[in-house]
Amino acid sequence: MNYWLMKSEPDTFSIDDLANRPAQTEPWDGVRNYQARNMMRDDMKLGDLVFFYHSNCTEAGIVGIIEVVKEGYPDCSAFDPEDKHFDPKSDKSKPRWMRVDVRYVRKLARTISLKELKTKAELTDFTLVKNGNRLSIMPVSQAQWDFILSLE
DNA sequence: GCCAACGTTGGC
DNA sequence: GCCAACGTTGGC
Repeated sequence: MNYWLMKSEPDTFSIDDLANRPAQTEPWDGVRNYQARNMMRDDMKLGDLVFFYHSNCTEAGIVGIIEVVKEGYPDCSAFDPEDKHFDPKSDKSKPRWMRVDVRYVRKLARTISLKELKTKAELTDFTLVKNGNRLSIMPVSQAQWDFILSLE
């Protein structure tokens, strides 16, 4: 069982949006970064828990927990010319991009902000707090997971 | 809205 | 295979 963190802009798709979906489940599509793609394709397993992170907003931070309910499969939004994330180089016979499905688990009692996370000595090695890191999906160690939850 | 960081593209 | 140009991310 692994832990992860996934970023989303709340204006586009927030934790509340996920909670309001039928079955509280949604495909995590539109990721167009190879590192993130590889993690969804190879490493994210059924039942893995994920921190839901709000980026590019008033209070950037971790707002909830979600879970992987379907492992990596082709992201068909890449095939749709009308889609914002259309990629003409992704061929249906050899899809370039992958996605997983996630389900709402719960919101945190409070937002644990990026600002706060950056002050913690325990998290100096956490990818999220490294300057200039733009990865939208990243692994979280058991120790990091437990520590962050202890802040709640 | 600005801009630093960084990934990708493409000419050579 | 190098690297400049360009586009995107995301904090502020």
